[in-house]
Amino acid sequence: MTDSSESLNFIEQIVAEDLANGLPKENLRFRFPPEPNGYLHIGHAASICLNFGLGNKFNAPVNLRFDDTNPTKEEQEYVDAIKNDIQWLGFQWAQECYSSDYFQQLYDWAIELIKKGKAYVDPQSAEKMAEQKGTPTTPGTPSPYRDSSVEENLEIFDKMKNGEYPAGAYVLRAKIDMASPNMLMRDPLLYRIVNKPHHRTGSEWCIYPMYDWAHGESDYIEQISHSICTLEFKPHRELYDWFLDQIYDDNKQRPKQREFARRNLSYTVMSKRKLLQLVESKTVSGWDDPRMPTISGLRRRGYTPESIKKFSEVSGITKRDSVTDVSLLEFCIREDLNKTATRVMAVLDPVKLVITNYPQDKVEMLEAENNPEDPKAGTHEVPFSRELYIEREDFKEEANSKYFRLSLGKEVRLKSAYIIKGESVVKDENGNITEIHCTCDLDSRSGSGTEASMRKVKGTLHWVSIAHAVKAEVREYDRLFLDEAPDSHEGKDFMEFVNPDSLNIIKEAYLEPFLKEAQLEDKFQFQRLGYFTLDKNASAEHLIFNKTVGLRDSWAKQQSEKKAQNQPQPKANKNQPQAQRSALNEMQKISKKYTNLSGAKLEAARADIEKLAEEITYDELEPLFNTAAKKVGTRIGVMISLGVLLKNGQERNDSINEFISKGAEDNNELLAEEANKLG
RNA sequence: UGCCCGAUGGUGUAACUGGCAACACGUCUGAUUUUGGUUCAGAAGAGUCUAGGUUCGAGCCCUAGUCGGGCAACCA
Repeated sequence: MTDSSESLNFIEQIVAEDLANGLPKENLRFRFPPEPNGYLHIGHAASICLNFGLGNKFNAPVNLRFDDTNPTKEEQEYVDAIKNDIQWLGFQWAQECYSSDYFQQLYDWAIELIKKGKAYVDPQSAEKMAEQKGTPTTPGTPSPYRDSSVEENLEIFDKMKNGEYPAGAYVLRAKIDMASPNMLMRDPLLYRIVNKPHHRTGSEWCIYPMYDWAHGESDYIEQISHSICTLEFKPHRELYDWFLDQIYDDNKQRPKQREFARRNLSYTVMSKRKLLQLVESKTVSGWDDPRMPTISGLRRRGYTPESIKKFSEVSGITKRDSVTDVSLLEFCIREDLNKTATRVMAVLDPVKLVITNYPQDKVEMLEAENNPEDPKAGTHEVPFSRELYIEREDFKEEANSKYFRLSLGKEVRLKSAYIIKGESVVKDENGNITEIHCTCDLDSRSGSGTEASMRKVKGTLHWVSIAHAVKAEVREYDRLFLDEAPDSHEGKDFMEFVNPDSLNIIKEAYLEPFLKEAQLEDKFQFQRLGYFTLDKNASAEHLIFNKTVGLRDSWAKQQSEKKAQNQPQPKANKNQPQAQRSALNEMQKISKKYTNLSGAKLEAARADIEKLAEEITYDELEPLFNTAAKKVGTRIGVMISLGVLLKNGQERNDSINEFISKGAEDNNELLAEEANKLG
C-alpha cells in the first residue's frame, strides 16, 4: 500500500502536492465523518478506505467523527454499529469525536458572528424563507429581519438556547448574499430549534447547528488538514470556506474540503433512505440481511474485510459518477476465499446413490484436503459408506460426451474416495429417480497410491454419506434488484425492480459431519458449489449456512448459452454486418498508425490496406470521406482503398472527386502523394 | 434560464510536466487439474463525447458545442 511506484489517486495527489508546497508533514490529519443515522454500506467503505488509507500512506492520524447534529434521526445503535464495522474492516481511528462535543464552541462562535453583524435570527416560516431565497436563476430578496439590531438578535438567540420558544419559532441565519449564484450562500441557516433529546447531550441543548456550520468548524477544531467528502458537497465548499474565514486563526491549520464521486454498485441501491425503506418495508430482514450492500450485510453473507478493502482499492477514486459491476466485488471475495476457505462437501439437492459392491456395514474414514491452494492447511476425515447422497444435477441416465458427470455405464470419481460406474436406476411410479445404483472400483481409493487410484476419469463429484450426514438449512442469495441501476429510472420507484427470487432457502441440505463444528467466522467452500459461512442465527441444533458467492461456473454458463441459442435469435443479423465490416475495420486499424511508419513497414502496411480494400464496398467507404482532417492516417487508408476500388471499376462521382482533390492539397505529403496517384 | 462538476474498450480505473493509450474485472481460445474451481499461456475489444484551434507532436492545453450529474431541506 505504500508502494510509491503506484500511481496516486487525485486526492492523494492533492495531499502530496500540499506537502511539496510546504505543508508540514505533522499537520496532516484526516477524518471519517459518518452521521449515526443508518448502517455503513459498501459506498462508505470507499470513503473509509480512502481516509484511513490516506492516514496509512502519509503516516498521519485519522479521526472518527460522528456528525451528530440532528437528534431527530440519530441514535446510539448506529454509533455502535458504525464503530464495529470500521474496526471489523481493520482500521483504527486516532480519536473518537462527536460534533456534539463542540456544541458550546459552535455556540460561542455563533454569538461572535451575531456581534459582527454577520448573523441574525429570523422568525419566518420555512415556506416564507424558501420563497425569499429565489431560484437558481433569479436572485433572492432579503428577509425583513436581516437588519435587526445586534442586541435584539443576541437576546432572541439567547432565549432560543434557553428553550423559551417552540420548535420552528426562530432560526439563526448567516448574513451572506441573497443574490449569490450559489443558493447555499443565500443566508443559510446556522441553527434551528429542536425539542428532542440528543443521544449524547441529552436535553442540554434546544438549538442544534446545521451541517454546514458544524462540519467545517469541527474540522477546524480537530485541526483536520484535508476534509474529504462526496461530490454533492462541492457547492458547499464556498460556504465551508466562508464559515472558516469568520473564525480562522493564521497560526492554525486551515482545513480544506475536497470532493470525490460516491461509489455505486450495480443491481443495488446505496442511499441510506432507500436502504431504510427496504428494512422498514420488510423486503429484507434487517440492515444486516445478507442481500444488503451494508458492511454488516456483507459480513453476514461471508465477505471478508480483505475482500472489501481490495474492492475499494481496485475500484479507485475519481470525480466522475459511475456504476461498478458487482462482478468485480464477487471477484474480490472469490480471490480471497479461494486462498483461505476450508474445502468441505455438502449436497443441497440430494439423490440417493447405492454402491452395490461395497459392504453393507462398512464405514471408512477417508482423508480430505482442507485446501489444495495451501498445503499447510492440512486434512480432515470424511466418513464413506455404501449409501451416499449426490447432487441430483450430477446424474443423467444418458448423456453426451460433453457431460462429465455420472451417467449409466460411465465412470466418475467421488471426490477423495473411489471411482464408480453408473449401473442402473430405481424410479417411483411417476418416473422420478429415487436411487442410483453403481459399482465401485475398490482399488481406486484416493491417496492409496495404487495404479487404479491414479486413473484419469473426466468427472469428479462431491457426496456425503447418508448415515453420517448432518442436516442444515442453506440460504442462497441472488441480486436484490433485477435492474442494474434500480434508482435511475425517472418516474419509476426503485422498489418496482425488487427481485422476488433473491432468497432461496433450502430447508434440508446434507453436510459432511466435519461441519458440525463450524464457528461463526469460519469460511468454507462447499466443493463445486461455492463459498458458505455460518449465519449468526445458527445453533448447534439448527445449522444455517449462507452462500457467500458461487464458484465461477463455465458449465452453467455453457448451459444457459445453449438455452439462449435454442430461442429464436433476433440478434443474428446484428452479427452479420459486423462480420462484413471487419475488412473495413481492419483497414482503419492499420491506417491509424500509418503516419508513424516508414520504410519496409510502411510498404507492408500499404500492401495490407490494398489487399483489404478488395473486400470493401464503396458504400462502406464513402462515409469515411468525412474523416476529420487531423486523422490523417485514416484518410490515407481511405485514399489507398479508394484507389483499389477505382481500379476495380468503381465510377467516379462528385464525392470521390472532392475527396481526392482535398487530399491532394493536404499538408501531409503521404496523403497528397496518394491523392495525386488518383488525380 | 443561472452556477458547479464530469466524459478514456462492455465495466471500473491508469497514462509523471504534451511523446506509440496501460491495468484489473468481464468475454473468448488453449494447457494443467481428483472442484466444469484454481493456476498457466494467449486472444479479441478504445482513434480517449463532437467540431475547431495551438503544437513537430494533444486523452492531456485553448475555444465552442453535445450529453450526463449536482445545486432552491429548520437533512447530512
